[in-house]
Amino acid sequence: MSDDNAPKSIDEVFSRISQQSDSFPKRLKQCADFVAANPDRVAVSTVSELSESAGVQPSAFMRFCQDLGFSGFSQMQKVFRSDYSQKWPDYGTRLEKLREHGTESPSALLAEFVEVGRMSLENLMTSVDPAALEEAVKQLARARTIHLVGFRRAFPVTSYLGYAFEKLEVPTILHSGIGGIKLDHTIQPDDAVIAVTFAPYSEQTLEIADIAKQRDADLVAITDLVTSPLVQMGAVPLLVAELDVGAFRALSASLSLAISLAVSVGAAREKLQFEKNMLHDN
Amino acid sequence: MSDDNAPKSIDEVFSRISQQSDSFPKRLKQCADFVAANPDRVAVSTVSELSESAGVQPSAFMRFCQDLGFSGFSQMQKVFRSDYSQKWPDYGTRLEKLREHGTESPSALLAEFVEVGRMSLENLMTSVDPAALEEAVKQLARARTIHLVGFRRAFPVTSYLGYAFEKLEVPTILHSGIGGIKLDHTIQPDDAVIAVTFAPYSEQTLEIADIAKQRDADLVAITDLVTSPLVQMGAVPLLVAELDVGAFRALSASLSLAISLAVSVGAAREKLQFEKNMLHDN
DNA sequence: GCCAGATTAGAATAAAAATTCCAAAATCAC
DNA sequence: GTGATTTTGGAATTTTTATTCTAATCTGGC
Repeated sequence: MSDDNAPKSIDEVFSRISQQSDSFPKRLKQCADFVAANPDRVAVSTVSELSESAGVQPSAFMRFCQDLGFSGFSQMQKVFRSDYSQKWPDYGTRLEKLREHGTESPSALLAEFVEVGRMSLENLMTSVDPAALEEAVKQLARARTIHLVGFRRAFPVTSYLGYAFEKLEVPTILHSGIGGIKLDHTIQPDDAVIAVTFAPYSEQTLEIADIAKQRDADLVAITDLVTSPLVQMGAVPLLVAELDVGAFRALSASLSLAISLAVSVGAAREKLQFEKNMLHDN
Repeated sequence: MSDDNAPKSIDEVFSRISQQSDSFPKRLKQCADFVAANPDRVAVSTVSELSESAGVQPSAFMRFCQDLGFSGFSQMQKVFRSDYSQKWPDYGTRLEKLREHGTESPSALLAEFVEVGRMSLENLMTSVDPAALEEAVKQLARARTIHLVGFRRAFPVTSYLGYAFEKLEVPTILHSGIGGIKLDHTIQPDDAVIAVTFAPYSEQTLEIADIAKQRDADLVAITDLVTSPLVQMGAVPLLVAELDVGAFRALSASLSLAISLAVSVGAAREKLQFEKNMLHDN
C-alpha cells in the first residue's frame, strides 16, 4: 500500500505540493494550501481537526495524503512530527544564535530588522495619540477626495494607502510625481491630504502640504517628531518613531499605522453613507 | 474524574513536577524526569512511545499524568500541543477577536494590526530559509541590473526595494506599469528579477517572471506559500507568511525581508566590486 | 441537455491509541 | 519473617482516530 517514494522530509512534501498542486482538484488544492500555510499544525492535530480547518471532509484530506505518495495521514504526520522537535528551540534562541554569528550572514541582518520592527511596533502604540487618530479618521471620512503625498522612503506608505483606499472604494489621488506632473491644483477645499515624511523632511511633500492648508483642505500628517514642519502647519499629527538599522529605517510601524488608518476611514465612510441614505429615505 | 485544578500551561506542569517529584515512587519519577528533559516530545508522541523512551509501562505513565492533576494523558498532551500552536493562532480566532472589538475605535484596530505585525515578524524568522536567502543575495549581487516586479498589494514592497537599491547605488528597474508601458524587454540574461506576489497571485507579475526565466535571468520570489506559481517556475523562494486583518494583509514582515535583502545585496556587491579591483591592481 | 469520468460527502469499518483493572511484586513497619 | 500497603506490569476494555467504501454530485465534452 505504501509507496516507498513517499516524501521523507517536510521540504520534500513542500516541493511535491508545489509540483502537483496545479493538477489537484478543488478540495485537494484546499488541503495543499492549508498544509502549506499551517505546516506546524499538521504535527499536532488529527485528520478531522485539520480537514475541518481546511474546510474539507476527512476523506478528502486522506486522498490528499495519498496523492502525495504517503500510505495515509499517519505516515505523513510522522514526517511532520520528526521535524517538529527541531523547531522547538524557538524564535528567541534562534535570534540569539544568529546574533552570535555577527552581521555577516543575510539571516543575521534579517534578525536585526525583525527585532527592530518589533520594537517599532511596540512603540507605535504609545507614540500615536488615540485622540489624534480619531480626529484624523473623522477628517478623512468626510473628505470628498483624499490626496496621498509622500516620496522616496515614504512612498511605500502612500502607495499602500493608495491600494487600500482603492479597494475600499474611497476616492483617492496618489501624488506620485510621475512625469513631473504636479497634481497640486487638484486639491480642493473639501478634500483632505495625508502627508507622509520623516526627517530630513522632503521639500516636495512640505510644499504640497502647504498648498493644502492654503486651500483650506484638511491635513493629516504621518511623521516622526512633534518638531516636524507638518505639525507646525497645523496638521493632525500621527507620530511614528521608527528605528534605524544602519542607514535604513524600518517601515513596519508606519505601514501598520497606514493600514489601520485606511480601514478605519473606510468603515467610517460607510457609516456616514449609511446615515445619509437613512436621512433621504425618511 | 478530571480535577479542575489540572495545570493549564507547560510552566504549570513543570512547577508541579518539581514540587511533587520528590514524593514520587521510582517509576513515576522516571516519567517526571523524562518529561522534564524532553518536553517537545510530549506534544507529538503517544503514551506507549513516551513510556518506552522513559523506560516504564504505559500504565505507569498514565498514573503519572493523573498524579499531576490531569484526567489522563490526552488532557496533558492537549496542554503541550496548544502551548506550541499558540505561537501561531489561527486566523479564525483572530478575525473573531477583531469583530468583537469591532472597528469601534481606530486605536483598537491599530492595536490589532500591531499585534498581527509582531506575529508575522516573529514567524518570518522561521519561514525564511537562510540558505535560500543567501542564494538570493548571491544571485542578486552578481546581476547586472535588478528588476523589481510587484503590483497592487505588493507594490509597496517593490517601491521600497527601489528606494533602497537606489540609495545603495545598485542599478535597478522598477516595473511600475505606468502608462501601460511594458518593461519586459529590458530583462536580459545577466539580469535578476525580484518578483513579489501573494495569493491570489497577480497575472502580470507571473507573466514577467516567466519572461525572466525564458531569458535565463535569475529569479528571486518574495511570496507566501510553497504552492506559489513562482516557486514552481524555479525561483529562489523567500517565504513570508503574513496574516490578514479583515480583507487586508499586513506588510511588516514582507517589508522587513525586503530591506534585509536590499542591504545584504548592497554589501555583497561592494565586496564583489572590491575583489574585482584587487584583481586589477595585481 | 445528456452522458462518461472524475470528484466528493458521509457513513461504515478497521486500526490504533488511551485508559482501566487486577493480580503479582516490591516495600515497609513491626 | 509476616502482614499490610504501596507500587508495578501486563492484559482487557473503551474510546478515539485513521482509513476505506459507496452512493451522490459535479464537470467537461459533445
